Parts: sequence; C-alpha cells; structure tokens
Amino acid sequence: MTAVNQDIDIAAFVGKSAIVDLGPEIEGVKVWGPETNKAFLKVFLDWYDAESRRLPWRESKDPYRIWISEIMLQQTRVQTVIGYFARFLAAFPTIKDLAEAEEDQLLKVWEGLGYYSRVRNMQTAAQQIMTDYDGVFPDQLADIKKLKGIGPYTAGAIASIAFGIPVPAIDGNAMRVFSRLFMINADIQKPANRKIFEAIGQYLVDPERPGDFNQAIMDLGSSYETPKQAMPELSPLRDFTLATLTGTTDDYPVKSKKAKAKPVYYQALILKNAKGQVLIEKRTQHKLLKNMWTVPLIDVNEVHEALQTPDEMTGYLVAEVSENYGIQPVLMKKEIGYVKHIFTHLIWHIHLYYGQVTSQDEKHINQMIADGQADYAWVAPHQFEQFAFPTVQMKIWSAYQDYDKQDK
DNA sequence: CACTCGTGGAT
DNA sequence: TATCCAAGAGT
Repeated sequence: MTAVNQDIDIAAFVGKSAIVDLGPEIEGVKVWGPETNKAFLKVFLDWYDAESRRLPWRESKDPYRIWISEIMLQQTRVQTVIGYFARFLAAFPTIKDLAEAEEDQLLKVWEGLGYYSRVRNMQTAAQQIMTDYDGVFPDQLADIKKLKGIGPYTAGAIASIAFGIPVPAIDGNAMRVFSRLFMINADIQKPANRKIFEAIGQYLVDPERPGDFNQAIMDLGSSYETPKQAMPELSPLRDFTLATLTGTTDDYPVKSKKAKAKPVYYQALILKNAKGQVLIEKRTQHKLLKNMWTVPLIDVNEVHEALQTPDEMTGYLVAEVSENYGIQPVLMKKEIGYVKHIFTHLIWHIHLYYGQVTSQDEKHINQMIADGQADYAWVAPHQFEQFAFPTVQMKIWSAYQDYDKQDK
C-alpha cells in the first residue's frame, strides 16, 4: 500500500516551512521528524497556555468531572453542555450518588440533551466503579476502557486529562486537524481508518502534557480549524500544516456522506380525562427514546397513504387505540395539529388528534395503571417535572397548547 | 462494518 | 428548506 498522503511530498517543505526534518511513515502517512515535533509542541502548547478556553470542566482534574463532560460532549456542542454539566453535578455529586440513582431521575436530568443511552451507560459504569474499583475512578487506561460507554476517544481523553497518561484522544477534531497537517487522504468516516489517526496522534502527543495537547486539539478544531469556513492562516500551526501551505484546507478531511433520514408517520392521541389530565405512556419497549414519556403514538406507516378523509384517519386511530388500549374514546374529527421532528436517521411526521375519555374508559385505564400492567400515567402541566419528556413530546405539548388557546 | 441513537445551531 | 454538523459508543 502506498502512502496515504503520497500526493504531496513532505520533503519538499523542509526549510520552506516550520518543518526542519523528516520522520517515519506511519500507517502510510509520511510525517515530520523529532526536531520538528519538538518545535510543533512548543508552538502549540504555548498557544494553548495563552488562548485556551475557560470551561467548567477544566477547573479541576477530578476524573468524575472530566468523565461527565466527555460523555456530554459526545456529538454535542460545548454551549449546550455547559448548563447540563452544573445541573448533573448538583444532582449526582459523587460516583456513588450516580450509581444509586433512579433511572427516571437520570433521564430527567439528561432531558433535552439527546442520546439518552449515554446516561444509562454512565450509571452502569458508575456501578462498575463501585464494585470493581471500590468507588474510585480507575487510573489505568486498560481499566478505563472497560467502563460502559467509554470508547477509544473518551478513554484517551480521561486518561490523558485526568491522569496524565501519554495517549491521544482521537475524535472528529483530531482527525480533521491531523488530516490537514499531513494532507491525509483517508475517509474519517470509515472505522478502519481510525488506526491511522490513532498512530499519528500517538506519534505527535506531548508525553509531558498529553491532556493539554488533546485539549489544544479541541480548541484548535473549534476555532481556526473548523469543518467549514476555517481560518487556517490564523492558526498557530499554519507553518506546520501542509494543507495550509498548499491552500487545500477545504479538501480535508476526506469524509463520505451520511445516509438521508427516512420519514416515519404517526398519529398522536391527546386524550383528556375529567380532571383535565392527559394520558402519557413510557416507551419501555422501544430502543429510541427508551423509557421516556410521550402521549400514545400510533404507527401509521403502512396505511398513511390510504387514509384520505378525516373519517378514515380518526377511524383508524380509534380502531388501533381500541385494540392496543381497550378503550373507545370519542375523537374530534379534524386533526388539531401537526408536529415534525428530525432525528439523525428519522423524520417523524405526527398528526395530532384530540379526544376525551368516557368515565368507563377512565376506570379501565386507571385499573391498568393500578395493576402495574402498563406504564401509563395521567399528567397535568404542573406535574411535568415528574416525567422525562423527549423534545418531540415537548413539541406535541406546544402544539396542543396552541390549539387549546385558540379554542377558547 | 453498517446501522442505531437526539438535539439545536449554522449556513 | 435541506444539509451538515458537535469532544462517539454500542450492537
């Protein structure tokens, strides 16, 4: 296999940039030598010392705090995480508190942040730490990697930042920055190419300050070396970055496109009881938004094109609800609202219908709740803090409120 | 390995 | 509006 960056010759830049010596070929990538790397680390960490962002989780090297921040930051923006970080720490001050928490409370604290398995996995990991490490966060890379929800990136980040272990933390920022440094023509979307960036990172990382090195990559990736509209000429690494020296920043990283989201169709039933409460159910049997609460959602993907008239649409909903819930609500003929919600891989189209339960149906539902047969509940707005709702349900509440308001 | 799993902001 | 995306991990 030829060099992954063979279309340029790093040797041609020796003396014509900050590169002063040649190094080995790493996983097919020709890199600079030890003299250049020393100069590179000096420039980079001097920049980090002067310009690094001040963030709540950088106030200490407490592995618990570093861990929380790294999990929250997965596929999530810094600005979003800041508010959640403080609330999470207040709710679960120690690993023990997290290990012993109720799942409902976990989800409530994580509500709105997305990728809810992250917090369930964190609790599993907290329980691992309690049982396997006597409640003390492990300080060895191999042990950190064993924790649920901690993959190669997060293990490297925690190991380097909290414990000073000289390992890289390879995330999207690192792959983008390294791709531009050496003009690496390897698709960062392909899992198989990950080892290339791991190896480059291991070669570059400062053994004395691995945590600062990895965080400097983050700061560079969010400032001058962004995915779009990068400002490579302002980067502290401009004289080390081959893509900058050749004016090819926008060609890197190489990244294949993602699949388009598929449409999914639902009818939502907003069912009110005599107290003015609305029926909700817990998604215990779904993987998506698992154990969070929504109003009943009826899958209409197989039939939504056939349902044309208002009677056909409400008729189908009544039949499904009768079969699945054993009730016969009286619905308004016309839908009262529409909600579209976009996930990474799905687009939910939800048509909202409104109805009132009969007293007999209400008894039936209350009996099911009392029996613990099903995870249903009646809820009024002042009780919303007792349930974890995904954003799509918050949109449904909003649409219902709009209808309710204009109706009066 | 390809797919699943959320959300809100930017262009 | 459509697309991309932001400090990925589990299956």
